[in-house]
Amino acid sequence: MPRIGMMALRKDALVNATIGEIGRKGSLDVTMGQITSAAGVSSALAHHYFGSKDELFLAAMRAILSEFGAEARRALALAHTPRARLSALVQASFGGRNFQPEVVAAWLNFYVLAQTQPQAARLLRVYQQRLVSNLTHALRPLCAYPKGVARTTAALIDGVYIRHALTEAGPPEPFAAITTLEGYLALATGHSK
Amino acid sequence: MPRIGMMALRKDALVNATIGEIGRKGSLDVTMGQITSAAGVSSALAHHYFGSKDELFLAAMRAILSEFGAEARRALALAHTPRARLSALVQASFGGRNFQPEVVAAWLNFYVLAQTQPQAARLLRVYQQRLVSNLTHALRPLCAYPKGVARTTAALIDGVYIRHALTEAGPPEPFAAITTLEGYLALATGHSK
DNA sequence: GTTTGTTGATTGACCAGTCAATTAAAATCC
DNA sequence: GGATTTTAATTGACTGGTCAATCAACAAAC
Repeated sequence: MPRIGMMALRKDALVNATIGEIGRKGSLDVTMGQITSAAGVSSALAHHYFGSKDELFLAAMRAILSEFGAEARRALALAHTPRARLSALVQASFGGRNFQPEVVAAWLNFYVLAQTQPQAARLLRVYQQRLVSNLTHALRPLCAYPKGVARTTAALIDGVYIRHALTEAGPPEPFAAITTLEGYLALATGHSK
Repeated sequence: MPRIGMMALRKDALVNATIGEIGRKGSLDVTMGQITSAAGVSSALAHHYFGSKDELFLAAMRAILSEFGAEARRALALAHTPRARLSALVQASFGGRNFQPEVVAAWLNFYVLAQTQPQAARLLRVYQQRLVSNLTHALRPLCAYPKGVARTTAALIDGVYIRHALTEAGPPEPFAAITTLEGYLALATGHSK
């Protein structure tokens, strides 16, 4: 039943299924068959639209990254002081879909993928640079060494993220994560939220 | 040429080859063939000694964890004040073989393994609890909320670790990592090193 | 009748784990 | 001390299964 415009729909479904299956399984060892049947299509279709498994993985990664970027921009737009911008970035990291267990698990696996796939490494680096740069900008009026604090903050976000991925099966518990980050930021800037 | 006592030798070689290959490839997608030929034996031998690939992976993980534990104990024994004990734990995390690129990469992959392998998850949890407990103990006389600071410190260590795994191919650069951690600890305890 | 969407069947490669067989050291016996 | 029996160490060859990727073909909209 080829209605036109299926392409976008199917691509979306496949990307979501990819994130979902990687998250569910907690590993990149997911077969095209598992992904495609989760998306309700044949495995041949995924190859038709994406060309290869690697491309599909990269598309999934891009989806997560751009969703995070969108959330960050949304939160930043509502914040009108540097201190509020900091909290907005933290909120974006641990809020919404970014902190859903499947997304966290997928995220961790993309870190691993980045060790082999140059493209994945590039994507991750772009995300990291953007985060550090946003943090630095917000921190500049708040402390003496904004860049160092920004880097520490970014590392702390990753660390909390990855630890969350491990404390298995718990429902998303953003509160503790945000508290940890806010605690550090209060210390580093001398300004509480 | 069956001299007796080969077992220990071969097991060691296989475990080291496992860490090396996982680190080199940056992924758990390593075949028994690759590992065993790196160790200079046939693939059948690995099965003979370890029974399965999973067991071999777990043995490799245990090796890394226990090496870290040993280094931590060594460093702690030389430290006689709480503040020095903190620095000792940081030093152990980023010093010696624990910060060799291949070990860092293997470590990251064991995090992923822990999402599927219950045994791997248990090992990792034990390590984490021990680290947090050690940190908490050292922090108790130094700040008001030792447990919270300990947890943050542990997360920060992981975050710095994982970020190091990504900035590809660089030689181990423990100095920056340690500086980051010491910076946070100075902030949190009010005591510089 | 051409484009778009879709699939079942197939292929070619790869790989974990098994097994039967081989070697030679070590232990036991005479 | 020589013969023989046990036992540790080791491997090549094989198997059963899995999976990514391909392709030829079909269906329906336009």
